[in-house]
Amino acid sequence: MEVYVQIVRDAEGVSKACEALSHSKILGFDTETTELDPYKGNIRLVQLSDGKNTHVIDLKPFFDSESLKATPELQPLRDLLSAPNIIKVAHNAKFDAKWVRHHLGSELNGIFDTYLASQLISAGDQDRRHSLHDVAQFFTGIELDKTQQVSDWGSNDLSNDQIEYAARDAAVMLPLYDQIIKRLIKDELDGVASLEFDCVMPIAEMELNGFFLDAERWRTQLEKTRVLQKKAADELQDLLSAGVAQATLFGRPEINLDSQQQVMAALLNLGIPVPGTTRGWQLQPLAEEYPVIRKLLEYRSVAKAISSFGENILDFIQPETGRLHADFRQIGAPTGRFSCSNPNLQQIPHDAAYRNCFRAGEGNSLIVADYSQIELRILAEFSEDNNFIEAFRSGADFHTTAAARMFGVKPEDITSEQRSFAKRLNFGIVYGVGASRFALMTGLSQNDAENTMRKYFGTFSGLDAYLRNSGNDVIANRAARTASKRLLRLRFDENDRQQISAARRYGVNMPIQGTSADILKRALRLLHDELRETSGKLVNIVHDEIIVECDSAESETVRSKLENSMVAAAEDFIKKVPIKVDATIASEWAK
DNA sequence: GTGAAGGGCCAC
DNA sequence: AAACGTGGCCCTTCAC
Repeated sequence: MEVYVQIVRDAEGVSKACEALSHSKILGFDTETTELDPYKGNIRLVQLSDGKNTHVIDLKPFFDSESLKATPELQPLRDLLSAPNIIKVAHNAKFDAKWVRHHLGSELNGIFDTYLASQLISAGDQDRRHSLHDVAQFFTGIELDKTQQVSDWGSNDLSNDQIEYAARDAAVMLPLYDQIIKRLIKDELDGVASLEFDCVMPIAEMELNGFFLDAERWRTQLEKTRVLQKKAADELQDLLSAGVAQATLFGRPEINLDSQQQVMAALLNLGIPVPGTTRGWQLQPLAEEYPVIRKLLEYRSVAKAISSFGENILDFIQPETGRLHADFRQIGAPTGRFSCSNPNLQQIPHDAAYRNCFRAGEGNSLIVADYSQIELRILAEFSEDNNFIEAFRSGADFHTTAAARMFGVKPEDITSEQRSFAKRLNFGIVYGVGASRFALMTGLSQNDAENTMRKYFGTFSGLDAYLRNSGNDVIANRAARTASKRLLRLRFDENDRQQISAARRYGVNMPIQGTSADILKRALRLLHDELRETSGKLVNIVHDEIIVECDSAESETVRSKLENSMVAAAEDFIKKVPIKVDATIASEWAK
């Protein structure tokens, strides 16, 4: 691969380079930055390649070293990067988009992301790596030397090695694009690829926006939990050592309550028939009979609150903004779901004591919107079960309607217990629950659980047929797809019944969970375009929920834009079943 | 001391 | 009959 490098260091060079580049439909694109966090460092190089020439633009001369504000002379570059009709091929474009957004003040549009494309093509194969080095090697055979990646990009004079490295990373994007686009089309993944690419800019902005966490409230809540933990720990120690004779002589032998081994040994010592594991749902049936089990579960719950949702989350508050800027992985799971870390804003306890600490800034409001039972609606759409679809069309409470059909009584005569059975079954069905697990979670006998499930599938026979057929297809094709044609390939040993049933459950669940992810991603793009001229800023997403912060004066406008975007996105995929979105204006993240 | 694995539990 | 899907974070344990 020969690379013709042109270094640009002045305003005239920028406008000439951008003029020349603007005649291309597709450009290889990359940036080099002085840090990994756009709030901590600056963007140094922008590299753009049209396949013949690679322009390496040194931005150092264009930034005021004090304010880090770019000069107006970079306008041609902004125009080029934000032009949606000129494709920018980049690897992990979210990274570059954040720097361009924050330091150049421009959106990155026309994104083609080779990182996301590689993930889509690998279709859930966990063995495949997706670094630029590995992706370039896999699709083009080109071997990239990445040793300069971590070099000092802040120094006054960049070395020739650095310039060449920077240029090559942009230049390689074009041959890579040629190979990847062919493969996307062959695998019918070009549609879902567009869905993903359109979602990059919204996510980049969300990470820059951050989510405000009120540290004072958090600490107040934490203090209360600490008191509870101390009390629970004390009482649990007492109960666990009750059977030990020496306890009275030398005081209580201390047990490490966080050690499964020690806790399990102590429980056995008390003569409690603990199952193989001490997982909560396994212990639950024993809680009624043994106070020590109840106390253990109580202790676990507060201990979790202290460890996972304690002081540590406050360390993630960025001093520059006073907010949490978590990392979102756009294809975090093979189903297409997002994952989130540092901190994981998708696993904050539902309890208002925690969620109320996440609030809008001064003069702002939060708009909290979530899809109502989106996975069940997707299942209704896929199964084409008339009773299932009708239950949603009626607009009545879905779990009650399902219970009424199951138990053959009028909806108004459904008891809360019956509704609860239907509700837990509705959720379990999506994951492929079996009778024994259903029995365990409801307390029904195995026999009653089987009968209840039989009734359920008798009522929704179309659903039953769909789940069976879908499972058979998954095993026959060793693959599953969502509504956007996102692909998951399944690997299993056809002689291993456990592997087959696991693959079946996974493959049946994936199109449902994955279509929900498709819908959310579509919604994020529609929303991004709707919010551009408003004060609304995306601050968090949790699988079927979107949270936007905006000026309180604009909250009703933004609320309706958010609701409309979410409904419209779902209607792109779901045609037979009505979509319901609950969008509320609040000062805190609570429902 | 560090890192991986296993168990457990939070979210949807 | 057949162990309910996806993630991340915390803790302990154990190997190096």
